[in-house]
Amino acid sequence: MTVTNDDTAQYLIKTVSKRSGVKSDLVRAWERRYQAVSPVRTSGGHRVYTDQDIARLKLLNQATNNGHSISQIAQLSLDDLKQLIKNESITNALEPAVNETSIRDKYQIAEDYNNKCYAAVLAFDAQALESHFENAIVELGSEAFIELLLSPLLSKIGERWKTGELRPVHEHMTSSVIRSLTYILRNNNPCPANAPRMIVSTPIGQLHELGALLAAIMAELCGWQITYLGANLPAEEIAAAVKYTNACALTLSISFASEDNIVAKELRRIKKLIGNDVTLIVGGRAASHYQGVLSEIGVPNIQGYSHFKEILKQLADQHHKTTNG
Amino acid sequence: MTVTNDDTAQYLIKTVSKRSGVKSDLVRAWERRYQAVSPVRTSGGHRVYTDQDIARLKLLNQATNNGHSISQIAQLSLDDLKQLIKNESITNALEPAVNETSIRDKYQIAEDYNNKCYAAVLAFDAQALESHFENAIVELGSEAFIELLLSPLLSKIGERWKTGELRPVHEHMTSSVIRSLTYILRNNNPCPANAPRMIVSTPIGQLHELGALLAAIMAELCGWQITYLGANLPAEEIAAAVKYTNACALTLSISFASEDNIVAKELRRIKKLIGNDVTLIVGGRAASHYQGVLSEIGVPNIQGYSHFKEILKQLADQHHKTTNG
DNA sequence: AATATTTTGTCTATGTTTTGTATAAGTTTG
DNA sequence: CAAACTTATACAAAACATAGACAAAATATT
Repeated sequence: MTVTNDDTAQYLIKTVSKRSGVKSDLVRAWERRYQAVSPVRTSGGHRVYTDQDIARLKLLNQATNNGHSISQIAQLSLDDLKQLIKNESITNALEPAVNETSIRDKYQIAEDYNNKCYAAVLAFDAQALESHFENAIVELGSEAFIELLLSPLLSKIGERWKTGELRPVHEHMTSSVIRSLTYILRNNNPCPANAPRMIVSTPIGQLHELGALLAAIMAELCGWQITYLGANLPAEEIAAAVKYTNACALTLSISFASEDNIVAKELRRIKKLIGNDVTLIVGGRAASHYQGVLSEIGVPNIQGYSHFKEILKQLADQHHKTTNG
Repeated sequence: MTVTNDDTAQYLIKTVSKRSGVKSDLVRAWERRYQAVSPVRTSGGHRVYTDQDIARLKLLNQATNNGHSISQIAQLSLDDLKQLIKNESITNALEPAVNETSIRDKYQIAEDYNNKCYAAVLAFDAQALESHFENAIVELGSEAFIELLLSPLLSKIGERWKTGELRPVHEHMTSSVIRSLTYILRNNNPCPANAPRMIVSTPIGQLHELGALLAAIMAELCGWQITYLGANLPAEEIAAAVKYTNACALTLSISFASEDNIVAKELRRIKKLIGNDVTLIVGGRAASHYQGVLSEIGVPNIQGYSHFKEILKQLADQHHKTTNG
């Protein structure tokens, strides 16, 4: 697991000593004599160390206890030191291992995670799924996480659900995990002060919320301020939320095509209730099935990830013009 | 333009000192020397602080007690501070809490937050609600947060929903905010290796998930490994989840009493499907309405917070005996 | 093997910075 | 008016800094 490399967290020598196990005097001596660490200084001259320095000193301490001479290892890289310690515990070989991280393509990484995540969904292992997601966010970044991992994964789940490989409960579990992830994603890029507001939900009868969740996360990443309502809400409730928040857009996800015309009815009612000042966006696997109603009420059908992003951008620009101009 | 700056919460330095545990003089010194906080001023020059400032000072106090130098951490963001404390508390988890706020004060603080949170719900302000929750978790700790704030708040929302002061959509919004909070709470106390597993959901027809969410959070805090499924699931799906995860308990929340006998039927079916090896727990505002079925299938009715906790403890003990003995 | 040299951890002496607290004198608040 | 707040300054303990000394251990040389 990649530990959050806190550039922010900085320590004075006492803390470093306590945590690395190397006495303060010795830490200074190692710096003076062999440049084992290179702490920055406060304006008053006190040494300020990073987490990396602590890790380094810890390893150096271990290595010297193993019989290594400090002068010989003081300047090794962190990776080399790790290698050293590791080899020690097995054999006595002290080859300076070349530690070159293989440069893999993001697509490859995303695909790997995709398989792992899908396996976790199939095995109904929520903890594993969350852990994979967390790692993927760190490794890929929010943007690529959504575009290369989350979006394809949800499509896959949608398909497999139809074939019967997955049950509804698999989707519920996955939704639940993703919902708690929104907290990380939101904190990764805090939304700007006067961001445009948007409501995200699914109309009544539409119980699947994965599509809506994806839309909400995407929009949040594009700088929108989202109020997410979950699935299966009647037109009046959705419209009330739009009114309460003074949102300038409403996104609905439709993933299941039913032959009764409840969804069509609801869409018409929603459009009527929110009026023309609020932009209605409809996406999802089954949105095209309602092409008729959608064009009737003047709602463009979303053609996938980049199309949705483009529309969001356009609307945001429009919003800023009307509020700032 | 209401940004994160809380217009509502305003405290003078004495209150801040009491609640954060940092003496008034020191609060001023930290501001003067390191800009640790930036309170606004009254027209007469008195400092006025927000809930966020209190949370911040509380965390700074904790961090300095852990050996961090105030000058090095004073300007860290709230999230970074939380991270710092979290990483630290893993290593020295068994420290006697020096700066414990008295129980009586906690009640008062919780009540204040309760009012603010309810106001945010009423105003349909998801951002404010989340922010209040976050601050409250820092100030009260996870346990008191649930017992003194979340639990009463959800009861209040349940009541006001019946009187018509709140709409269904208010509840949806609140659920959504709380769901994303589960991430923080889960990370505050990571669950032990061989924790007993539990499924949490609501039966079909029960659309309100606040009670289920509360149950899930409580159980997680008691050391259980939870798979949360959301609301409105048919018996077969819930039973499938129990089977997949090999859970030893299933908790259902019932908050709405309906005259049709769908819930009763579902409860009987669930009991049949999961058998006697899996403990079924039923709680929620309307659970007592189904007393008949519940005693028929041998399910005790939950009598509130401490009762639920007690049952959880009992089951966990039982689980550990059967797995370790 | 005996002797010399280098490495390495620790210690001392002396001065500076950091940090919590205290005091004095004036201002705001209820 | 009293209580609580303000600023400004002062002060002392704790922590850190540098420079150099010193002895045990490791290594090299005779």
